Amino acid sequence: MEADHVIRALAALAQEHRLAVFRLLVQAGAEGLAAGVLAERIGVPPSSMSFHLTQLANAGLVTQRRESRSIIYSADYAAMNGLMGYLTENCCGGVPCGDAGACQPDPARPDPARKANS
Amino acid sequence: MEADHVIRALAALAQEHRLAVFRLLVQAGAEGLAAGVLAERIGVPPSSMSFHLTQLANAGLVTQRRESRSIIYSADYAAMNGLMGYLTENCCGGVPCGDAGACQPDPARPDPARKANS
DNA sequence: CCAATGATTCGATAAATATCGAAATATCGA
DNA sequence: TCGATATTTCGATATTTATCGAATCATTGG
Repeated sequence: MEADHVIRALAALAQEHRLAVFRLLVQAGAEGLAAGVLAERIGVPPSSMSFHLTQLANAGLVTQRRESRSIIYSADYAAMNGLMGYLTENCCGGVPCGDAGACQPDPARPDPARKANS
Repeated sequence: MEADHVIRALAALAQEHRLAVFRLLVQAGAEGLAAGVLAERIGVPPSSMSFHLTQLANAGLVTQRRESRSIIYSADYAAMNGLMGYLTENCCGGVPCGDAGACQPDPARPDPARKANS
């Protein structure tokens, strides 16, 4: 992962609402969440959420797919993995994590249908 | 680590010059580097470097100490560690890393295959 | 004390970001 | 086709960020 790409990913996560969105998407796993659901859970108007989702997508951290009228966003674990790899390698003294530290689609989350905003 | 703190740390690293500075400081280890040296290496005027160093310090990612006329900046590995921990915990599906992934002062690149602490 | 050195603060300015309502664009069900 | 639903795009605006030279503050050596 290149520095320029890393910077865009960091900038995408360096915002209250976007970080919250990404956390929700990580919890949601491959199933993902619709833009409107995210807007409601985070508490911002749809147009604002659309702006933030564009930023996240532009940084490569999320993917989108259309499902009927909704557009479903999902976290891109590979991208997050790449970001973590860069930070570990370049900003942590190069102490890696073996192979156990890979970002994965939520190993301990049985039911993503439960809403959990705190 | 609180979300608000995490966001400031992410924002601090989400800038070309500051990311470069932090990488230099990680490489430099506990010895650190003077503000002027950083300004020269990165290629920005001292006042601009001071601005960026303030951002990094404000985010808790670097510490400073005066040494004669110079002010020496060092990477705060614990803070970076906290950031990585938060991201792993909240943005990576909660796949932890044991203690092997801790950020450390770059002791000349140790064996990458090193597993959990013995 | 004074001049030199290293760093920060202070303007002032250009650029990027975040916000949100209104309008436009898809999709579906009937 | 029509109306309802879901999302994005478009303006317009307020805020934050990045930049840099000039001035200021702190430290050292003579």
